[in-house]
Amino acid sequence: MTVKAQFDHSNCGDCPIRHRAVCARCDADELEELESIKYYRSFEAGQTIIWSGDQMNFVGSVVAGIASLTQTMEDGRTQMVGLLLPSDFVGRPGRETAPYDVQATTDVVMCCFRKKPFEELLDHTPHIAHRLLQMTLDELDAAREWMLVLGRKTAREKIASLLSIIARRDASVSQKGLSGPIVFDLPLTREAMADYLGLTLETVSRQISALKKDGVITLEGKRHVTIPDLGRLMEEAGDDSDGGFLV
Amino acid sequence: MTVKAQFDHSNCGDCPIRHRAVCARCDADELEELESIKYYRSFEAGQTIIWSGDQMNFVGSVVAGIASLTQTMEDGRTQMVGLLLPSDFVGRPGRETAPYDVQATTDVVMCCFRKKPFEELLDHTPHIAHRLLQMTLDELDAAREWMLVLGRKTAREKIASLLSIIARRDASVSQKGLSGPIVFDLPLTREAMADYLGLTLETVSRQISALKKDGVITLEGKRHVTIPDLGRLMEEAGDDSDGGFLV
DNA sequence: GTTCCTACTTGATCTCCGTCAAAGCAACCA
DNA sequence: TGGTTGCTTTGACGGAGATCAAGTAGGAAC
Repeated sequence: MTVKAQFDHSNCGDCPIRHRAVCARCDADELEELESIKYYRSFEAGQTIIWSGDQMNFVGSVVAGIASLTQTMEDGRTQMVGLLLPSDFVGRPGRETAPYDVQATTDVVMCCFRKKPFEELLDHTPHIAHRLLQMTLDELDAAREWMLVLGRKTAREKIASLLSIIARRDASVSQKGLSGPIVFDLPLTREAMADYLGLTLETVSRQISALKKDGVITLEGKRHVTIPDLGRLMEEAGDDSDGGFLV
Repeated sequence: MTVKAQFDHSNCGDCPIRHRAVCARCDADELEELESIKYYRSFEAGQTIIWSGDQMNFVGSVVAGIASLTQTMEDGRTQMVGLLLPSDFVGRPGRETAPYDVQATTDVVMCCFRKKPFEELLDHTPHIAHRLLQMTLDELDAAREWMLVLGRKTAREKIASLLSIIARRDASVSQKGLSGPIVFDLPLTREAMADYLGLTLETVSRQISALKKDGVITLEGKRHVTIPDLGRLMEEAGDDSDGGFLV
């Protein structure tokens, strides 16, 4: 309690696990302990961070860049099952092996903790375990929300859904008010978008062209997107909810 | 430890939460505490147990019957996002409102705990929190596995996937060896299957007929299914993994 | 500059599944 | 016995999106 004051939280942002898993009700002793088992790793775009079935010897969170969770069938069909943006957590306390491939979609920096010590830390600091449960429930909600996209939405709605997720997620970092136009660079190739949406890259391309033609979005080059009216985009996505849990 | 011996665990099976969330490392005092906040509720097939957006004042688990989690879009398109079989947990410690509709697919009996006291129990019994995290991670894996089904599998593969989930889940209760034929009653209407699989009920019906014609399954009446060769069915599902996490 | 190379776009065609429609079948009631 | 109702099957047809196939654009290497 008095100890807390001694700890510098000013740059919690640069290591999101600290912020998301700990700072909510932090304690300097635990932070020191986390600090001692922490290390950083960098990955280049396209690199596989973890192979499905591998032994996991760390957990951690994305500090910069975008990573994806993907599943692949024997014949090569692949489905992305999660998009990891900065501050998202990776890893399964209590699990031995990774259930999916984790790939760096862009260049990625991860903040890692050795798994064993982290699990021990979990055992004697209930509020971190509690925080982890909340994060896992959020991910579960996002996954289920995405099941609706995959199962029932049209190609156009799927694209609009993905764009509005990225837009809102991006907007929440850069600006609080969502009134003005939103501008961002697409961090995904058309193929990656297709893998996330259960489409082919050709269909993705066609639908993006269609949304552009209809004035729902503006494109400069192939990646730089402007969304003049987020509400309009969300209508296109068939989204009645606030979509708060998505990604 | 000595106390444990005094507690009767012989019928843990009739209230799965006890078994799944507690008995793994149980303690009579906690069980007594759980007992005091426990009650049962019954629902008829078709009834909605919880409406999306409702205040949740309990958590619990399914004791008998099958319940489903569903999302509905404004225009009526619906997607099932979870199938709750006996022993599955319902509810979100730390969440105020329900994110999805929970519906009784068959007649359902639930074992409920008042939410507030249950959350307090969680706070001072870390191993229950731990168990709950594991269960949530399992659900997350199941949801992500299902995203592959929804996004990339053909109608025939989807049906085979669903049948093999039910078969394996059923078989794990009734028999340990999976060598012989598996027999069970489909607990879902064609429409419910369609909602789960992101198909129409007509397509479900057609694909079931096709699997029957091809000898992958046998049908007596409309619901009684025999699976002569589970391996064959899993091939049809395009399933290379053991699918251990599914539902 | 030229030559790659990768990412993307666009067109033509095909096909799986959705839509619309009708009919079968069992349970239940009168 | 016939009628109603809910679930299911089957058929005919059309369309959204997949597949196959060029072709464009931009960046890096030389």
